[in-house]
Amino acid sequence: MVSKLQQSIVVESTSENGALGGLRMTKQRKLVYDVLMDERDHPTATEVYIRSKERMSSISLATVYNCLETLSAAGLVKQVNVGRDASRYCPNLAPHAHFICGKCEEVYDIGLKNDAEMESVWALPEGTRIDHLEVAMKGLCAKCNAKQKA
Amino acid sequence: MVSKLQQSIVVESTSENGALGGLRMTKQRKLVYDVLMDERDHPTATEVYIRSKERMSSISLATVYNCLETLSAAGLVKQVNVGRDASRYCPNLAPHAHFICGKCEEVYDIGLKNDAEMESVWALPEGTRIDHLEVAMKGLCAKCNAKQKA
DNA sequence: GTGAATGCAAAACCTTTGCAACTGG
DNA sequence: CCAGTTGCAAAGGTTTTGCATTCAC
Repeated sequence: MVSKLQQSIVVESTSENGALGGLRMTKQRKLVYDVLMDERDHPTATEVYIRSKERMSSISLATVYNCLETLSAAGLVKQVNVGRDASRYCPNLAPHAHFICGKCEEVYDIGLKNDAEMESVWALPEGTRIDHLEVAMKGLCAKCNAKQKA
Repeated sequence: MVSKLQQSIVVESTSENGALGGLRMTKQRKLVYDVLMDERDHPTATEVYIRSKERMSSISLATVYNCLETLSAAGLVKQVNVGRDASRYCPNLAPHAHFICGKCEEVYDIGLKNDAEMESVWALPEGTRIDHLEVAMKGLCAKCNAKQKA
């Protein structure tokens, strides 16, 4: 069976982004990627490290950081920053925002409304080039908000 | 002459947020706030510390952090986070995004298009309560982009 | 007067780095 | 084979904390 990571590389390397051609497939890199794909939540580097360590006890935290950086640069993973907290990592490549609940700490992916565009509400100066756009929201998720009111 | 900070407190304390009534006006707090209002750029805590030290050599970095935190909590100042870089601080209270140029490192405030709303493009689950929404963009500013092309 | 804020130094925290050993293509 | 990657430990930068002293109200 072809691993998800190999699939992704094939998919990606046929797109305009050729940066993945040079990605060397080490055990650690594949493991870190698989850890992210398996749960599809938003773990921090340390959490990825803990989960990885269960499957490969020799892996080091520095390597996890390394792999996450490489995967981000290759566009296979997104780095998520909400405030000053430790970065989280997310394998959802579709354009989306992140919402973190201030009570249960859960991170949610928030999609765009139909045909909406992320940058459409902003009055950007003519000639500006946007490479990254990150949207982070904080508040109470529907569940915690309902409990709060009750 | 009434200081800008005192003015702001008066303005703010008449709004629904009564949190400012209890703000004790220390020399350091006022200084940190004035430093932010004077330049209206987006300094980091360390930069605020350096500028503050010029006017009050005894002020400590911990106190600057303290004041920035207090002023943020009181809603007089916004904390700006772009990626993993050190937080920056901004006295612009209008809803806006931040754009940082990857080349010149300048931070720009980006306003909303006429009548646009920040959260209008996002498909938020029913019942979610948003307390903070932060939009951070990175790329090339018009100036650096033009130079790049040339 | 008194609770809150300051200043200092030390700690905490997340992340990066230097370098010798190893490994995937 | 060998450039690129790993693992380890140590360093880096930002932010927070503990505590005695000082200050604003």
